[in-house]
Amino acid sequence: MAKNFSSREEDYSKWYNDLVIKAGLAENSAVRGCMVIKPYGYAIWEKMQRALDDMFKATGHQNAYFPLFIPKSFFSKEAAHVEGFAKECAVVTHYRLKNSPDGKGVVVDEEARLEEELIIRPTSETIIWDTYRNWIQSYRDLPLLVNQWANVVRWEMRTRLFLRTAEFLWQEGHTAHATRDEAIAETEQMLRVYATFAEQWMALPVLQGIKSPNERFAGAVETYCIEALMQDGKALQAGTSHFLGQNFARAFDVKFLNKSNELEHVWATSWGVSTRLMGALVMAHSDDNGLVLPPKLAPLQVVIVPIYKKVEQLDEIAVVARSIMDDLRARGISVKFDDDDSQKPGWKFNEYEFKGVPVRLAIGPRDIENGTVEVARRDTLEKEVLQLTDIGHKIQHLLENIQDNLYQKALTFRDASTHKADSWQEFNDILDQRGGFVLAHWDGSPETEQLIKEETKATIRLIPLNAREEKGVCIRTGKPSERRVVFARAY
RNA sequence: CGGGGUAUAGCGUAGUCCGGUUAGCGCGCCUGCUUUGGGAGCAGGAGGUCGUAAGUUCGAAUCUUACUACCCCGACCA
Repeated sequence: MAKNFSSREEDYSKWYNDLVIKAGLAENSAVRGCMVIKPYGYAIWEKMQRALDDMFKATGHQNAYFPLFIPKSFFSKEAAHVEGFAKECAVVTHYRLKNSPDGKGVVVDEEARLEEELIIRPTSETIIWDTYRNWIQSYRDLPLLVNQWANVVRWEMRTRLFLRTAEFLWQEGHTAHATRDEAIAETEQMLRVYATFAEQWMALPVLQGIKSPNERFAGAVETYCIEALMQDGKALQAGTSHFLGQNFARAFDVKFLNKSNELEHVWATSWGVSTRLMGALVMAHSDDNGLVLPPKLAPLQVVIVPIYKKVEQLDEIAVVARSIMDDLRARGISVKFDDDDSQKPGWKFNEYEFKGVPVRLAIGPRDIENGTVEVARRDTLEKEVLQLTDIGHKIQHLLENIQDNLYQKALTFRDASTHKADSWQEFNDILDQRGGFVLAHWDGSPETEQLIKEETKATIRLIPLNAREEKGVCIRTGKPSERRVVFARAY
């Protein structure tokens, strides 16, 4: 399965594509730009969902579900919003098919044209705010803290599995608040939730900050984001949290009576992460031997491979394996005993390695004799022989160790790939030779950002939260600047 | 959406330029025996309307046209 697998060095983007397909995470479908997420990939997504959903609930949010279709007229109510999404909307115009006159297949029934065309949601702000108008009358109805897990469609020109697909899965939180400060606090809180999830579950260090006006969400007052660095030195936006001000409340006429009996527009936020995180996970940790998954998100955390010649030996091994499995499962660790006789151990070693299973145990006749087990860890590919005594505890500890190691490794890589640039020459050299994050001064104008993007393909990934004041001059124009911002070439 | 490329068995491919036996090979799959501490060996076997649709021709995987999908490079974007 892993034969003919490209290395990162040879062709990073082919490596990524091969890995996603050959490890059974996803594949392209019969529909252009849309992927099929396969069971192994979906199992990882389910673990992500579970962890995030628990964090949303713990911060007081509830799940709900809004329609896939949005009346076209809703879209035009918020000017910046329609401007941002109009070019990539799928539109439903008819509701019926009929047999083709020539008898071959079916055609759209032109008589069944919709009176008002429907947009397939690229995001749900409009339908949600149209709904919230009826839910909110008083300050007592606030805050309104709702999340939905859904699919959305953005008609992308060029797609890549998980990183950019026409249809993708995500969650979108939509909250309403009585005050500006409370809405901003919510926006920042959810950004921290995302950062915590990325770091503690995905073992992925992220920068936190706000987007420049050019990169801001269509309809937002401020867009906060977490940004991660991939192994090829390109940045990837891993999550966004938007302070929407009163833009959507005004567009959809959502008002509430405050304690002084005055009518006010509510303050809004929205925030989301998508199946794009799957792409980030793959690109952050995996190597030329295949996937490397952090234990907390691995569908299977431990696999036990028996090594035997005779059936009687397998029986002996199975007894030991079952006792290890009981121990691990009692600790909440997922484990599989692969006693499939149709594949040899060597084949299984490679297979589980390719699929990124964090820990592999091998038990053979020698181990039975000595009361030992061979333990192999996926992140470093190291093997050691351990006594069976207290094995559950040792493996639990090892899994925690792997989780930490992956994070540290990614953090070390990011730190080594982050550079300051103080001249235009230096800026270009870093981008061309090393990639990574470049900390540089910018004069704050959208025009300069656009110019830099056109000349270098690098964009401002974020302006760090609580950025240290540091006087300097813009890397491109030489105009004065108050602080450094983070540039990178990005996915 | 513009430029370039690709499409032959589950996967990878030969054959296409220059039309002509039964479309070949490797991996995988099925059966049997031997094997099993890093992708096993031998023997036998199954599996193809050559991406789709038209056209040219006595004859099309091969030539022509259109369409579809995927890959690379741009523009756009989570």
